[in-house]
Amino acid sequence: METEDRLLTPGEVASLFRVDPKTVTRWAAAGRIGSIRTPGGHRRFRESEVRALLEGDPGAQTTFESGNAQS
Amino acid sequence: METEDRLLTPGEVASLFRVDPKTVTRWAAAGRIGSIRTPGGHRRFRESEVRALLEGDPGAQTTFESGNAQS
DNA sequence: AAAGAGTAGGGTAATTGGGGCT
DNA sequence: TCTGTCCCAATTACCCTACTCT
Repeated sequence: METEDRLLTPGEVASLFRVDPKTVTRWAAAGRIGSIRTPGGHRRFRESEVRALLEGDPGAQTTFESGNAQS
Repeated sequence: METEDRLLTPGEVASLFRVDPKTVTRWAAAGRIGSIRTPGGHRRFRESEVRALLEGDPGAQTTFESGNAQS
């Protein structure tokens, strides 16, 4: 269920992942992350998708988390 | 609400622990430390978790606090 | 219209991932 | 069992200039 369609800039996503903005652009170019293009050619990313990617690596996490709300 | 932890690179964590970056990677692979993967496959670590481990705080979720000292 | 910040694009060096071995 | 070092392939970071957005 889509909650928000908030769009993030490459710089925002880069800060979230602790990577270079260029790297985020590369992800979009490689189709690893959905991106929306402005008429000027700049990219925007959906926060919901970025959040999902930031959740981490299921299967290598520490212990069991408390029952948290599902996405 | 998740805390916006700063993410650290394997090299940074390795410097903090005075070990080889490869060792940090193995900790993550073994599930002994939480890790977040970038779409490219590289790992990022939460500074808060790393700090907790550095302080030797058993309160952290490591599930590995045994006095099992043997080779 | 002008200026500043951010972004796109290309190219090159450094880091990282994975497996195997000492 | 755990860590460090070797290999190679992939990913990422920093350099530059030009264009876009506010």
